Amino acid sequence: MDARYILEQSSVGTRVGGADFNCRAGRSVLCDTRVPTVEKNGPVFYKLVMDGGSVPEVKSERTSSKGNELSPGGRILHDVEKTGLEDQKDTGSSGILKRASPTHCPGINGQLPGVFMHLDIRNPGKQAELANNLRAAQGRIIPPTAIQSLPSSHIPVPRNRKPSGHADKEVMAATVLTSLSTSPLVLNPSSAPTVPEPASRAWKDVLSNSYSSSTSGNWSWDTSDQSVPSTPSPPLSNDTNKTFLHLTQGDDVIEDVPESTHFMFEDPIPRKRKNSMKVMFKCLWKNCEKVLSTSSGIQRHIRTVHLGRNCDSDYSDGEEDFYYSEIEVNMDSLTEGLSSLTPTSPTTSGPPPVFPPPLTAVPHSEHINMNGSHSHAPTLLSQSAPSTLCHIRTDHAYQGPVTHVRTVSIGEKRQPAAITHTTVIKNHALITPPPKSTPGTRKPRGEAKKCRKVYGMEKRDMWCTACRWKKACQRFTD
DNA sequence: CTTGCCGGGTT
DNA sequence: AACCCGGCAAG
Repeated sequence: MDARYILEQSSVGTRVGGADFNCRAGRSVLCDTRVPTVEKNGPVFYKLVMDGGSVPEVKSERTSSKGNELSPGGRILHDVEKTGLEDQKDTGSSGILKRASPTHCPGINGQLPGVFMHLDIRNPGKQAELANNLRAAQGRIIPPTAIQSLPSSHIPVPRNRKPSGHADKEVMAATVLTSLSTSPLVLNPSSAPTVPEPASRAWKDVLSNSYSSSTSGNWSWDTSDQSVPSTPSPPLSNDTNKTFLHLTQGDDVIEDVPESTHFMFEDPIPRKRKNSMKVMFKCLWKNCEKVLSTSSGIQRHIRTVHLGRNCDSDYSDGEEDFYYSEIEVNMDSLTEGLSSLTPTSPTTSGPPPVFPPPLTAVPHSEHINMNGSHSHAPTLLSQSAPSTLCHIRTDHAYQGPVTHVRTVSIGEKRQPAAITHTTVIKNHALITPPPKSTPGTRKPRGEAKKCRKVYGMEKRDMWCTACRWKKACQRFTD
């Protein structure tokens, strides 16, 4: 798997989508359960279980980790996980999220070899960096000193970067946009969102950090006292590289990039991962799971198919925007998931429109190794811990299924439907008055059975007067 | 659909 | 105030 995705996606928040998902619904679902499996005198395998599965399953996955104690890094991830689970719980009623929460993931229990990541424990510097990245990924406020404390030599400025292709630009543009939209909140809360400079720096940081993790491939984890200077790690051993190479072959297949191995051995050019996150556009029209790779395509689809407009006409009043959401698909995970399920190689062409609807009702049997984050609850908390590989952004509140958050305190007023966080992010999202938003004084329905239920209509005379008057029951209060 | 109950009407 | 009920929202 790829650290970059975790970090990158996490840093841009969720949302969702949302989310959620979350989506909003770009709810988030989270769901990477990381179980570091430490072998004696051996490499540390870090199991990324990309699971948007149910809470119990996730929990059981974590608790069934052969009793391994979590490293400090693991604890961090645990926090992420916890938050993510809460997000998931909050978004449990989200249709998108539900569909994005497959309960059977190929990665569970290590059934998918491709999800193992080799971690190099020899480099504490990387450990610190990773830890910081993870904190950043959770949207925690990182003291500038903490960031600056990283040796500059650890900032892997990509060398010899070649002009990237169209897909790269798309991904980059999407990354920039998403980072610009969210980074000030997540990474630098004090920055005014309108000031582009911090934001751009933020996404640059995100990218560079991401590259640092993905290119060397030798993450470190603080598993023991490794008195090794925090200098850039030497290239991995051949065995390690073989392992890593083996695990990433699927990516090369889909990326259709001839060069495949050099960066893993010596050249830190972050070639491999840059294509992995593909921005897709998913039609949110009811019962339509159309996913297209371009916004214009999805708009055309919506315009013609759902809005019944002339396909020849380019006229657009922007209404289409409300019917699709932008999702980011981890092509690596997707590919790995697919390759693990089917003996045949996936097509080498770009993201086909036929790829399994990532966030929709995916049958368990064809669940792809991917996470959906929807976390459509736009709270900072939910944004802060996306830790997902598929970032979903549901752009419009009314599209996101309403999450009913159980009231905790008595008398707490019911909140209107959660607003997908990207409603804030997207400019074109009109600032509309909150829909209907009833006065909010209505009491939440109580759990207890009332007189009507207890006694029935036959014994209506046994009801309390309030019940008889169709008022709030006074006998069986909550 | 049932259930709970708010809001408002009538006595 | 006591009583009744239309209608809404949640499940």
